[in-house]
Amino acid sequence: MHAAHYAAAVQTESTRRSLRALILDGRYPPGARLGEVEVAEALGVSRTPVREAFRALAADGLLAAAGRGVRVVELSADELTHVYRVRAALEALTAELAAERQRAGRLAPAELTDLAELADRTHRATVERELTEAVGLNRQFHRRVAELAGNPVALHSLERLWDQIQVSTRRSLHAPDRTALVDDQHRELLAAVTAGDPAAAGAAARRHVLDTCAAARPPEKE
Amino acid sequence: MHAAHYAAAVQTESTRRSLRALILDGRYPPGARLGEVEVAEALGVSRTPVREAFRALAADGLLAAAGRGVRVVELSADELTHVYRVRAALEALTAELAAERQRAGRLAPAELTDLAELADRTHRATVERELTEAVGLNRQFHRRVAELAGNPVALHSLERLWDQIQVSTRRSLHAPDRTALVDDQHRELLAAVTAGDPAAAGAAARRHVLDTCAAARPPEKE
DNA sequence: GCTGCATGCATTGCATGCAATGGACTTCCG
DNA sequence: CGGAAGTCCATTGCATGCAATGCATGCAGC
Repeated sequence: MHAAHYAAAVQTESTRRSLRALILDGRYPPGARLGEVEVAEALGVSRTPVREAFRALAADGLLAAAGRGVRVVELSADELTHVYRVRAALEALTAELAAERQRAGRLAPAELTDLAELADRTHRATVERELTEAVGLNRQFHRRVAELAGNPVALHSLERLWDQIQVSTRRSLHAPDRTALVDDQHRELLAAVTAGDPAAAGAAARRHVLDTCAAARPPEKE
Repeated sequence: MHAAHYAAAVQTESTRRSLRALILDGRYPPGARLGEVEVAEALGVSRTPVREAFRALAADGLLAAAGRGVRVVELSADELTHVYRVRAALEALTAELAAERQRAGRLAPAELTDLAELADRTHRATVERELTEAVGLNRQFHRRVAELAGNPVALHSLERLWDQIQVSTRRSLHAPDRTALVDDQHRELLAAVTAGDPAAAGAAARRHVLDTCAAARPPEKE
């Protein structure tokens, strides 16, 4: 920790990013307990920035205080459903807003082209069973829609929810026969936004998210 | 800060709460710059817990990094509108969920009675120009609805939004002739929830929030 | 008189020491 | 042999020291 005197600044932010990436990658799995010293040594910084990164990630819903210390969130099925419900509401909002902006002529055609391309690539990656990439592309697709909505508050809230979902559904990376359905729903959303139809876009987004929620739920108790 | 060895624990959390209260009360007005040492001395703790409280409140959207140090958020009219849009979406969700639970018979009658009483008290305080109390009661009313929804994720997100709005609209504490309208809309929401009508409840909540947003906007540029 | 720069200062970011807390392990008693 | 209590240790929470950074102030030059 003496050799690192170059990066004299923002250790704390860099630590936060690294830690977030490790958690999203599953290197620190849900429920894993994290120690300050352990992480500090792994990242080559002192305990102070680690401590602050812990707090920041806890506020983002990726870490949870666990008595003495902190652990990676481990959402129960019910909690995950709650997250999905909120996500559905927010993605419905962003889809509506994006469609409104399209109707108002405030979206550049290139932006919609990009979105379409993301849908393509997501579908392709899924078909080819490139699951990790597919997850990333899928998230990009949804993020792009939220960006088109032009509401930073909604986008930020969604990033948090996506993070939580990504962590909690990491181990069940099934690409079932929902593949075709997912693609259809992406197309439907894309079409509604392109058509500048807020109601349709919102409905499509909400349905898509809720379907995803249903698919993510454990085998059910049937 | 040697005399404070009694409260040997959770300074950090206590600091966060105190600071949040001070900001919501307007003691630290929007845009005010906060120094670690200043706050540390004011609260009788060292800089470390203050630092962590700063981070936590920044994550909650109450503080914003301002180059060297931190300042109380000061939302522009546009940003505030974005916040209100998200709030409208989330309150529509919670109203729907609350109504669903009512329909499913999962709400105790006493809970709805409480809600009605909160609406009463809010209206009364507003009429009597007890603005500070009215703001608090109004928030309690909305929070109660969110609690009835039974979705902790939505509730938590809303708490953050309410905080931001409360800070940013503090100085314009006008109780215009919206008084009657606000009360009407509260009643409407309450009635829809009581009737177990999710669609009506959601619509009422959304409209109410968006109306509040319109009223909160500066004189407009007409 | 104004602008640009240099210097000094206030303030933060990070590291580390110290004390307290909580948990785990061991041991003793029933 | 099982359970409960005591003790020990790992780990965190908080305080503070030190170095670096950015800002303001003042001076000099144009």
